[in-house]
Amino acid sequence: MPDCRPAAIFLMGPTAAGKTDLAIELVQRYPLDIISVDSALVYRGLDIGAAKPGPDELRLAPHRLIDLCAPTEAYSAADFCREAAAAMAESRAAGRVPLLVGGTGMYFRSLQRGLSDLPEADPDVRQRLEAEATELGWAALHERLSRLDPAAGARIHRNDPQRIQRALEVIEISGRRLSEQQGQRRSTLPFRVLKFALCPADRAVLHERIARRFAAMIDAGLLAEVSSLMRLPGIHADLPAMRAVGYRQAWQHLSGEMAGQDWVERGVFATRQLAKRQITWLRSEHDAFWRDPALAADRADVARMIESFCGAAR
RNA sequence: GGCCAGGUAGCUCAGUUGGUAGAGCAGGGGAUUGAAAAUCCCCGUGUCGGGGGUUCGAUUCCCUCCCUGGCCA
Repeated sequence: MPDCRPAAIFLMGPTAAGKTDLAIELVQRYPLDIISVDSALVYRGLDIGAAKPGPDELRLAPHRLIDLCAPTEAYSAADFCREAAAAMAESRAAGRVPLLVGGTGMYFRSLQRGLSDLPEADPDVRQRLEAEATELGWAALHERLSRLDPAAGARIHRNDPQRIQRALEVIEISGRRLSEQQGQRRSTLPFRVLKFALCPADRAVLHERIARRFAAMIDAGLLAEVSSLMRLPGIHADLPAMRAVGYRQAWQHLSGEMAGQDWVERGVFATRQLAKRQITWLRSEHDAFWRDPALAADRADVARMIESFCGAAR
């Protein structure tokens, strides 16, 4: 039985693998609409350090879902799912094919499998839990979680404050256990998807690209970018945007927490660690085709596969 | 050339009163449901600079050589 759903393409890959260049190449050849899947590109003002495509590239290849909110705000996977689904529907309605490009594994996963119907984050609740943790310690809150929702308590590690906080938040707002609500995902994506895992076969090659690109970001004015972000009213180091790789280290340097050039090395380390985690997400995508965007043969192969996928019988 | 301090994991170092060694960082693997570029879990055999000696046994003590840094000439 043929799959009648419309086509969509995922270009997934770790930072610095060369996803954006490939996407720009593809979008000039085929009727594709680029939709960014990146938790850092959604923030305005995060340009150099987030490797956001520049004005020239964007003119050539418009990206949806970038510059959506201020760096003082918090964007979420749920926000992404909603907006990505809308953008994909629009693209399809225009008779084009959505090309989802990015490195945020959780966004891809949530988009494809849906999220459970959980309450959204509540800053007041979080702040109160934070205060309680300062007073009682996260161990006490983990014990409370284990009492209120044993399954979640067992699943969430006692040293993982972020997830302990979220689980307690969900219980407090909804009055129901997190674990029983996470069972059913809300929806699945009404598209048939061709997935690529874009990554060099050799980790050392990626490490080399990461080091070079971080140095290039510094030359391009990363510190100036961060110091101007630091002047925004309401900005602080705990915001998601300021915890992003590169931004966090630059912030520490500029605020005097890290003197000298250590922050550069730390930034490179953090980027490599990010890439490793991104690759872990990729390996769990069992139906993805692994290609190296630095290889001309692989790029041609990707183009060929996209062509036949989009032309395939509906 | 002489004196001193070092040479232990990829890096910075700890340690073994003689029984072949362990932290942090780096690195690797994994988890991942409204912060996810986040948050967390797991993983440590390395001629203990080379050679020789003493010893049942030396990375540890002794001798010697090499290397690095400092001071003196």
